[in-house]
Amino acid sequence: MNENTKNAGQAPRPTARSLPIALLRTREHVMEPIRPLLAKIGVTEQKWRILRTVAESGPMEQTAIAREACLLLPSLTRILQAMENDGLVTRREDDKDRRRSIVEITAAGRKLIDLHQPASIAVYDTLEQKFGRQKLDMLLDLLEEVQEIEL
Amino acid sequence: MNENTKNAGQAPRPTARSLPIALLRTREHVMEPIRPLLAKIGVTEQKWRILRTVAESGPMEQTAIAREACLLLPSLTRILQAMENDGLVTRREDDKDRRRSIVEITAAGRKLIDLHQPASIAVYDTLEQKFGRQKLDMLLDLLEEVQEIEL
DNA sequence: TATTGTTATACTCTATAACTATA
DNA sequence: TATAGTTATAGAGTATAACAATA
Repeated sequence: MNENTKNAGQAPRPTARSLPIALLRTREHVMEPIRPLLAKIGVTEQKWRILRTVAESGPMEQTAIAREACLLLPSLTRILQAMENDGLVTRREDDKDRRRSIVEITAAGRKLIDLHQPASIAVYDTLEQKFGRQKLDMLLDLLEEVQEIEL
Repeated sequence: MNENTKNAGQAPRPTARSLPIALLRTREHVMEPIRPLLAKIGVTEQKWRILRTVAESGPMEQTAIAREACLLLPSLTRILQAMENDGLVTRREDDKDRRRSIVEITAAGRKLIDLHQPASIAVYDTLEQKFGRQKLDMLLDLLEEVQEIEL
């Protein structure tokens, strides 16, 4: 029995056991209470990820932001232009390699993160309380580990 | 020390430990090898989730599909119209409640799922091999459990 | 020649509201 | 009155290719 015959006509996994679908459903579930709060401070999910990424890593180039924030470069270009207009980030040419542009968060950008912190913490606290800190840590560990696997 | 002062100025979690971001990054990582294969058989991710959902549950109404496939009803309406045109699903009025429309997968729709099965199984096998079946099951268990938590 | 980022384009999805039909 | 689904519309993101500037 070779690899092909082994799997021939095999039924698909239940959607709850499909990793991509399970990841999406879980994400939607967690985002549900967060989304209206992001809307209230006037940032999209994409902008939020960019803010968090740049706040965490300090000045960084766009290719790196795109990777960390899960965005394509053309999308990022447009979004960063808007964020620069709104004064949330700055962009400057890299001195050593002038193809690169270095993006940095501004004080206003950091303030936006601070503004959203209580809401973010509230959801996290509820999760710790109802799910357990240990299981939450384990889940985050497993997620990080999957990201390291070459598929 | 009240709730506000307790969390005031607290630093955000690292993005790798932010559950929404971790879920998205992991999903993107897993989808990377799958996406071109879906493109090859001509379905978007959304159409794919609809197909899987309807194949799994049998004839079902759109509100239920929207919930399971993580789509808004207006998006679903449009996508289902296209899928009906392509002969992947059928829609009919519910006899008992004529507001409802019942969606069912067609033979062509099932064929599309079969067509993609080997690719899907390949990714899953790699995951089992490099990550471990036990950990994969644990991850899926944890994901399901988080979806049950009221946030 | 390869890489970084931008622009252009067509398509798709999101989000909200207003609407129709039915219950 | 409430619910299921549709339509309309504006905004945003996706995906690909073509392009400019720099390495």
